[in-house]
Amino acid sequence: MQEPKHIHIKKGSIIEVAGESNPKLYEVKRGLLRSYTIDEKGKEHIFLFAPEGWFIADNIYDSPSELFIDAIEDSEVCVTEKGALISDHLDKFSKRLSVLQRRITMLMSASAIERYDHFIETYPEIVQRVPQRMIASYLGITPEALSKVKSQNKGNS
Amino acid sequence: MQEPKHIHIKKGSIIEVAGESNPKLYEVKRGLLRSYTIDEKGKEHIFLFAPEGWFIADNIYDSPSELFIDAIEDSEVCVTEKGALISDHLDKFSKRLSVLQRRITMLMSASAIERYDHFIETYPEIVQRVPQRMIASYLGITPEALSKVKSQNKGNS
DNA sequence: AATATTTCTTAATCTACATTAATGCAGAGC
DNA sequence: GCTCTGCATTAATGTAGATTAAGAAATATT
Repeated sequence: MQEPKHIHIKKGSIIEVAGESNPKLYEVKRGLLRSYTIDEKGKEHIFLFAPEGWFIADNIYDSPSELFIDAIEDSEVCVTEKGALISDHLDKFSKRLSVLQRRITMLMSASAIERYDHFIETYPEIVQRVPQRMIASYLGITPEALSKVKSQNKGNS
Repeated sequence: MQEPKHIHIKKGSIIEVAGESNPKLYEVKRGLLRSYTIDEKGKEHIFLFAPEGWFIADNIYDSPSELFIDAIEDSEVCVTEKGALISDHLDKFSKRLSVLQRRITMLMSASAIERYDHFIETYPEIVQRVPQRMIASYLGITPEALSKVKSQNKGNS
């Protein structure tokens, strides 16, 4: 089996661009990556944050990728070609499916406030590491709405 | 390797209940299943439809399931214990991740009308087989809103 | 066939969040 | 030090879709 490559990624650099087709899987050893789409109106929607221990990949099956991936912080990652996936990854895939599943149920049933609280639970360690506008983008709301949510939340806690 | 079991499921029967923990994977050979959550307000949210050729499973990793699964039509399915998953399933998992990924980007960036159009593209063969209120539930809107969307769409087509 | 039950549609009102715009603030470069 | 630029906050107005309610259509039950 081929050894996976370790690479260093500088903050801000883009490592995958939507529309291209060289699917890879990145396991984050240190730092913070994100994947996101840009819709027809030019608006960014963050799909996933990947801090230490997470992996990130575009999973559009057998077709041009849909996601951009870039680094929010300087990062060390381990790269695997999608073709070289092994059953070892089944477990991780399974875990990933869980995360996406809950994300969808959140988007369908929860208000902005509930989604924010859930975000804090899911990603307690990165709340301080990520700009507000990116959190808003992940939650599917505007930065303005997030601002309001947070000021309301202060009252409760 | 153990042979997967074929079973018959009657329309309306529930084969998995949220909160229990006997994770299985069902490959639909004939018929139509769905998975769904019920939120604290008692509202149903359909997570996935699985017609012929699809598979359906609750993927909450290593914890009680979050989804209900039942049959919309009489169905024939092939059941695999989650523990017996093989690398053969990697491909399917990968495909599933794609579907969920696009679902999320839809929920975040698209209006009710756009989501409905996307639904028709994704599931052209089941639009007639599923009650309106279930389609609404899948789209994350109310049946009333779906009714409006459809009457607006008629004008365009 | 007649009745009851559930589903679908239409319309009026309400609300969460988007949009727009203005203001304040912090870091980057001069 | 100051100015520029991008981000966060606040407030006003707008809007998509929720809620509520009522009637029509379809399905099931006797």
